[in-house]
Amino acid sequence: MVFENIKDIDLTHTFECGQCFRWVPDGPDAYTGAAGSFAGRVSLSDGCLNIEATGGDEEFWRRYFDLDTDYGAIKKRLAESEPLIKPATEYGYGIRILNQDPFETIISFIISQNNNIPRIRKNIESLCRAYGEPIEGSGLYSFPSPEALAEARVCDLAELRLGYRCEYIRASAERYLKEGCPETREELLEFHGIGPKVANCIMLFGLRDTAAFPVDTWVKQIMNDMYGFDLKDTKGMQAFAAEKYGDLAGYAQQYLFYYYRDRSHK
DNA sequence: CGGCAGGCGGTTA
DNA sequence: TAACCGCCTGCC
Repeated sequence: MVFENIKDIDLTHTFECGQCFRWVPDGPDAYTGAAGSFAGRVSLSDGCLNIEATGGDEEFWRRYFDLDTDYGAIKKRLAESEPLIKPATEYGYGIRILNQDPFETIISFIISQNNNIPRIRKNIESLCRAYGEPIEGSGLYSFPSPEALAEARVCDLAELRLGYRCEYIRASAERYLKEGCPETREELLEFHGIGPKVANCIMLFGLRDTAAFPVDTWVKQIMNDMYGFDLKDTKGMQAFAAEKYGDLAGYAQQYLFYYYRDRSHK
């Protein structure tokens, strides 16, 4: 399917800004990967977003790529409320915050704790291969269901090299099944293995709370560099983001994160 | 070998 | 409630 005349989108910005782990580059302006139980190849040409997917209707992909949100207006509002963020919004001009499946987001960000991105990706693919279903014609696997992970044995999960996160994963899947999908930050924090940072990531990426402002080691460094916050003053950073960016704090976090992490790699 | 990576849970003062 | 510590693993 094709979505025409899409502005403010760049696949590298969107897939490499730290919000998802299952998409890999596949040619210029193209990525291949999976979202939930669908696989696909996505490419961008002349303002058209082309999606060749194994499933999912137009509404699904429109929502996944957040095509109904006006990112031009968001960048403008952010730069007006805080001029220091403008270079970051220009650098990552094509970031879009994906609407990802809540359960997939919960497990993915539990895995992300005290971990590095290459290994997070590897762990998630292992988990999908072991507990997901093959997605026909793609060579990929769906993200595992809550049922599949709740029934998993911790020692089997350990073979996937998930480390001490194994028990968090199993217990969280069980709780999700029993209690239903969490809807608030407080409910997320009751999950074993979900703390303040991971909860904010899930709120932002899985539950569409764009006011959520995940403070990770990168954001701490950024807030220290830009505003002189003490590296331990997470609460101060949260309060600053809420006051300065309000409902757009989540977008601000993504622009800042991508800008600074990318530059530090050069 | 120690340090570290997109933290968290548990213990202690 | 703030400070500290250990933690699976893999790569430096």
